[in-house]
Amino acid sequence: MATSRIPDRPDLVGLEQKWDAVWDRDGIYHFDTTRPRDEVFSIDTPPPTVSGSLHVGHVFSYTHTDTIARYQRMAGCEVFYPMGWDDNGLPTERRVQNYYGVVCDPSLRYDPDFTAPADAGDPKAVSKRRPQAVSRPNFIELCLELTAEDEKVFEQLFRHLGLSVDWTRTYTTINDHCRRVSQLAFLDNLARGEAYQVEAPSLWDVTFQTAVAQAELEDKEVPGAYHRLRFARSDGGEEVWIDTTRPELVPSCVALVAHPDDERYQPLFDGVTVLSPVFGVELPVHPHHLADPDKGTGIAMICTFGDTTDVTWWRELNLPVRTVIGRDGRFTGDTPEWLSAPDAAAAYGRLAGKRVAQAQQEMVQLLTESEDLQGEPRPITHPVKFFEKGDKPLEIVASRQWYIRNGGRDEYLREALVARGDEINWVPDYMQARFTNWIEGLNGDWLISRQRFFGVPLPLWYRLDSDGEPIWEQPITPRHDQLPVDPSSDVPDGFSEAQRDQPNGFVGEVDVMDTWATSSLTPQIATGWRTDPKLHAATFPMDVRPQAHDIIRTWLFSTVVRAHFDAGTAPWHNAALSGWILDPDRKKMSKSKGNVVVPTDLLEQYGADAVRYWASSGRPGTDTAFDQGQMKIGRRLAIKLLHASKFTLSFGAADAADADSAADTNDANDAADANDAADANDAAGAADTNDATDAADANDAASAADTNDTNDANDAADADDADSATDTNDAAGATDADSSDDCDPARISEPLDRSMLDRLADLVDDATEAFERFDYARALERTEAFFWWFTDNYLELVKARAYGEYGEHRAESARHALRFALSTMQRMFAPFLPFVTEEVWSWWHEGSVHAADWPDRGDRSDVLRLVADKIGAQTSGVAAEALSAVRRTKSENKRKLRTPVLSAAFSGSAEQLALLDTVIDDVKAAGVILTVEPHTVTDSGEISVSAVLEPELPE
RNA sequence: GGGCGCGUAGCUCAGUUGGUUAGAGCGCUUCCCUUACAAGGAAGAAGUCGGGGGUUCGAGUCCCUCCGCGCCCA
Repeated sequence: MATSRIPDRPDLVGLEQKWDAVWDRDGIYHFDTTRPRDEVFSIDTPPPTVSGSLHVGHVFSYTHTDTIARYQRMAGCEVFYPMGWDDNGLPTERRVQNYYGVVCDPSLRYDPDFTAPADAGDPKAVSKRRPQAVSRPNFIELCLELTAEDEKVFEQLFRHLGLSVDWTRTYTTINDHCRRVSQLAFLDNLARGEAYQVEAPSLWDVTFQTAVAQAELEDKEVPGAYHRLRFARSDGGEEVWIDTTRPELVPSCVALVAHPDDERYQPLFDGVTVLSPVFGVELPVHPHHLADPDKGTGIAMICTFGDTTDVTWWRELNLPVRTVIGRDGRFTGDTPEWLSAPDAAAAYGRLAGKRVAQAQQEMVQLLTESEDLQGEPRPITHPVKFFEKGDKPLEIVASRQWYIRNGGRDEYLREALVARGDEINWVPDYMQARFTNWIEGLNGDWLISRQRFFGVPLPLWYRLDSDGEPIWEQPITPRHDQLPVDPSSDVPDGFSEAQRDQPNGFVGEVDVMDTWATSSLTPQIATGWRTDPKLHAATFPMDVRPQAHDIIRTWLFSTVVRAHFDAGTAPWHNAALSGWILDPDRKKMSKSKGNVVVPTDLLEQYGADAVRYWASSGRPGTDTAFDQGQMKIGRRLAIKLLHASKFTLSFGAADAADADSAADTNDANDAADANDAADANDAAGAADTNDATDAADANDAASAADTNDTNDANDAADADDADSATDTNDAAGATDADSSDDCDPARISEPLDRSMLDRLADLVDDATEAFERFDYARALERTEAFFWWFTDNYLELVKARAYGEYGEHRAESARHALRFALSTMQRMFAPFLPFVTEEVWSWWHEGSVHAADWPDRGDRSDVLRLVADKIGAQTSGVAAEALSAVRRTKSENKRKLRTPVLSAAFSGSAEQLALLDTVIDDVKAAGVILTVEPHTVTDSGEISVSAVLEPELPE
């Protein structure tokens, strides 16, 4: 035992930098690509948006995943833990525009000599000039340049937090690899008929000038007003009054609609037509069950398109399209042909070119003039659909868009996707309902085309006819070896650049894909789909997708869709949903609310282990309050672990004879232990078990050694022979060294020690089972509870005996038990407190605790069982209770705990007292009891003591 | 309006298939510098388990209902 490695005053300062560097140097998180699928645990890490900043929510959920990763690694799996950065999409686009003062123009060609504007990064200078137009490929280059900087900051923070990510495996969602995968997957979807284009009404954001998907909608309550409008009957019958919040859409009205059972309007369903106010357009009246008899007058106008219900009516009632609002959110300048009557045209002329809000005012004026408006508009608030990132209500416009089937229009596909959910183990399980409900509520396919520039382009061109009009039905696709392509600058086979935009030539698709169309492929991107078949086979379907529950409908669902089409399987075996961080007022933390906490400050103030401790206390799927108090406790726990480790190791090595040189002892111990085992009563069992384990571990050892060889080769330049030699030894004998350096079960003879290990065995079972269920929080809670019991009770009880007060033989039992328990606890805390556990582990081991076996593996668990078979947990419980009773007496008498007890008489059940006798020496020592009087049997079920304390000395 | 979750000590939360007297930490009170740790330790007080009803020998736990909070959707 190299006690010199233990600092005099153990401290948390500097541990994070120190161990991050060592882990990096030794490559302990590097993925070993030679391991077969069943030994691999692969993680589909969520790529954070790098244009934003990391907040405590990230720290929270990424820590959860890391605890699982670290557990799986110790449990014998080769962990595949890559990290992606999501730099694809609107946020990055805007950041790059503002930073460099540029604007993307997809019609421009790539400029190889382009350099960023000189004033880039100077917001004042940039804002004073006009943005410079750049081609899409040049724009992407700028994005890559800027996000590369952001990614460094993110990686630094995640390293500080101690994520055991393989930092040699990172990807960015806009890089060549991701664009290639994204385009390839799309082309596959297209070839199989899962992707299609259609001219159809789609939700349109006038600010961002792009179509948006159902998953990106957000209902917002906004003020509006009911306007009651008159529709005259063509046959001169009684006029019809309807209520609408959008009177400006009267020119696009195509019909009226009422509920089929609504008696008031039955007479109108029989071919009666009405005339729209102001414009006098003749319109039919239809029955439809979606018309709400209780809303307004019970009869409504159908416009193309005012809301999504209009789309349903339009589709199901086969109505014409009469669009008046353009993609810019303004009423079209030309008078529509259905309004060509002179009066109608004149009225429409007053609306043309206006934005929606102005047009509404003008329309109300028109209706007032024609006396078709009854009374004053009645203000209401009602839910209106918005793009989640937008601040103007969505319009619905007809346009050509690309879709991927997602079950929204196909019952069989819907059922197949719902069934994929059954292949996934949901943590917590009720989250599956959100997935199922979302699919069952879909009402259209997934719109993936976006009219933006920064994103993965749809890899398509279109032929132009002799008039220069695109032939949409015949898209030209690239060869797979051309990917990634940018149709705005790349040229399809069989054409030349000169034919671009020319009659009989071609035109490039200008739309890009929705960011979810790329991020839905993270399993394919990370696992080397179509690029690294061996890696893919070893890692897909992935073991777990960790993510927040609010994006089940987007990220999780779309990933399932892609894997369903591409692989015919669910993309993962497990989905672990994390909750949110709530601020102390129980509000969700988000940037817009301005209540975010910057994690770097927390890491500085409390240390990474403490922050991780807080994060790990948040159970899967449960929203958790931000609580700095928990971080203080985590910090205290880490410090306690330092002191408890130091104290435990201070009793000397398990084998006292070789006490002073641990590194040398390891090898010797193996031999010595074999002898001891042979001598021991349970020799046969113990020896058999060990042999079996050794044989089984041969494979492990071999691959461990391989890994190290690789590392050594990498580090050859600065390698230090002594270190690599030691590493190799450890790796080769990993399992043997792990157990024999802390404990020989045959020497643990004392009831107290054996009983403590029995509790420990229960703990290991409990925590292991919890981890297997992804319940890291329970594993931590149990481990922590045991640890405090261990320090508060066991350490106190065993202290005197371990010092040798009852002879060397009984001291040996304590030392072996202490070391075994310490080793076990250090391993069990390792997933949560990676830095401090590595520090205390390094005091008495070579190699990393994070590469050590989880305590239920190999012969470690056999040692525990061996001991546990012979005694129960109750013995140590009785000892602790008796000690507690003595402490209580002293505390109640306001005396020091070291006050000697002249005599103590215990009472309790006969069973308890019998157990107490087996540990009475330990209790006497810890309680400073000089004489124990005969016990008294009671039926209270509790141990109590009647103690005579040493009289207080008069001052 | 539909789906899901939550409601347990002043605060943050455990409580596994129903089973003795409902637990932990923080906070609070008292005591103790004790030779691992005072950034510590020992002990103590504190809950009608949201309300009501039901099933059961037995309910924090299962069922019904109501109230409140949150999320997703319509």
